Parts: sequence; structure tokens; C-alpha cells
Amino acid sequence: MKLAAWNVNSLKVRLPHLLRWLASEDAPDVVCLQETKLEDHNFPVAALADAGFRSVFAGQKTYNGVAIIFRNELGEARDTLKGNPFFPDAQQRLLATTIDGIRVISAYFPNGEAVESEKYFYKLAWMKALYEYLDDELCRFPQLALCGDFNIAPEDCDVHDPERWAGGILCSEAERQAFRGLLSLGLADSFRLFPQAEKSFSWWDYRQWSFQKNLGLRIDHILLSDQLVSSAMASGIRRELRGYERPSDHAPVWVEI
DNA sequence: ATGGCTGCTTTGAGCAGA
Repeated sequence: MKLAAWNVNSLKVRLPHLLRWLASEDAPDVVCLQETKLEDHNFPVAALADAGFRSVFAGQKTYNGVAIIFRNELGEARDTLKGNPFFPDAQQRLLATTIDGIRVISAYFPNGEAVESEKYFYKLAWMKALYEYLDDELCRFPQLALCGDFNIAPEDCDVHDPERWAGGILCSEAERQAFRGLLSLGLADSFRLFPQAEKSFSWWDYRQWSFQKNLGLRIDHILLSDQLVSSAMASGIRRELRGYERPSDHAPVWVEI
């Protein structure tokens, strides 16, 4: 199964890109989407069904919104859960479902705006509650994948210019520590299970030709539980989608399990 | 030092993103 995560930054705008990817040769079987920015009644269920995919989604207007799409052949989704019971929140940032025995979670971590800002503390609180939630989920679902836009570059090698970003939002020690806290539950960064090119990123700013100059960050991740790590075969980033006309600022990340 | 793009919004300047 090829599992992917992609922050589309508006599914309305990016739907043609998604459909093109799903129809391509190395198309994914399951995709966790973030920043769909669509209310549920506007979710493109029919277009994705035509492409052979089922959908579950938790959306809202303008901001946030997460979804999970998966091939018809994988059967029905079970135990779909919107949000985090440990963190009641109007922002639609978390969605879990079970596909073919695997607990798949689509997560859109808060951006955090700036270190020490109100949104920064919301981000840290959101992650603390996510930790509690995952601790619970892992007991019931030993085969679990946490996929999405974490808005955290875990190490300096995930940053194009570590000195410039040092201590700043997406790279601060408290955020990185919270990321390592998730790993301590028995999760692994699937990207690092395999050799990767240096300067591999999943997000590039729209401004200043950042993508063309490869000035990016690796902030989108798929974390696999120990049971899934043992079946992982390859991982990577679909960089070319960032080069499409009118792209998302994120490229999809993927793992084959 | 600032703003740099993009998508969205009670359509148009202001916000949020990262």
C-alpha cells in the first residue's frame, strides 16, 4: 500500500492536480489531505469516486479541513473519528479512520505563527493533547500511521538555512521536543527509514523563487508505529507536484508499506 | 527592516499561512 500526505492549500484549487496524480503510474492508494478549506457539503466526493477513491472528511470554511481518500478496492473505512476527544476544538485539524486494518490519521498541526505568541501556545497544547490521544489509539490500533502537515522541521538537516531559522517558529526547541515526544510513543519518521538526498524538503515559500532555489523545509511527515515500520519498503517526496502550474506550497510525502 | 506570494473573504482590502 502506498500511503501519502499532502497539504493541498485549498482542495477546490488543487483538485485537478490531485486527480492527475491519482491517475498517474505511481499513484498512491491512500492520501491524507490537509487544508482542504471546504465545508463537508462541498467536498468533491463524486469526482474522487469517478477516480476510484472513497473519501472521509472533516472540513470547515476558509481554514483548516482534513480528509482521507483511499482506493475502492481497500473496502469500507471503519471507526472514523473527527477531532481529538482530549481537545475539543472548532478547528478541523484531525481525522482518523481504519482502512484495511491500518489506523490512518490525517493531521494538520497548527502553524504557531511566532514563538511565544498565543498561537504558539495553542500549537503546543494541541500537540500535548495529540500525544494523549495517540497513546490511547496505539493501544487499540497497533498498526497506525500519523500523516500530515506537522509544521515542524524535526532536525537542522530538514531546514535549508538552519542558522536563519534557529529557534524560530517551525524549528524551536519546544516544538522539536514535542515532535520527539510523539516518536517516544513508538512511532518512527518514515522518511528517515531509508537513505534520502540531502536538502530534501516538503514545503517551499511561494515568494522569492524559493522552490526554484530549493529554499525549503521538511515539515510534512508520515510517522509509522513499530508494527508498520517492519513492513515499510520505501519513502520519499513527490517534488514534481510543487512544480505544476498554480501549485500548493507543499509537495506530497509518501511511504510504501 | 520590510516584504516578498497565494487563497480566501458578506468583492476587495485584510487575514493567515509558514
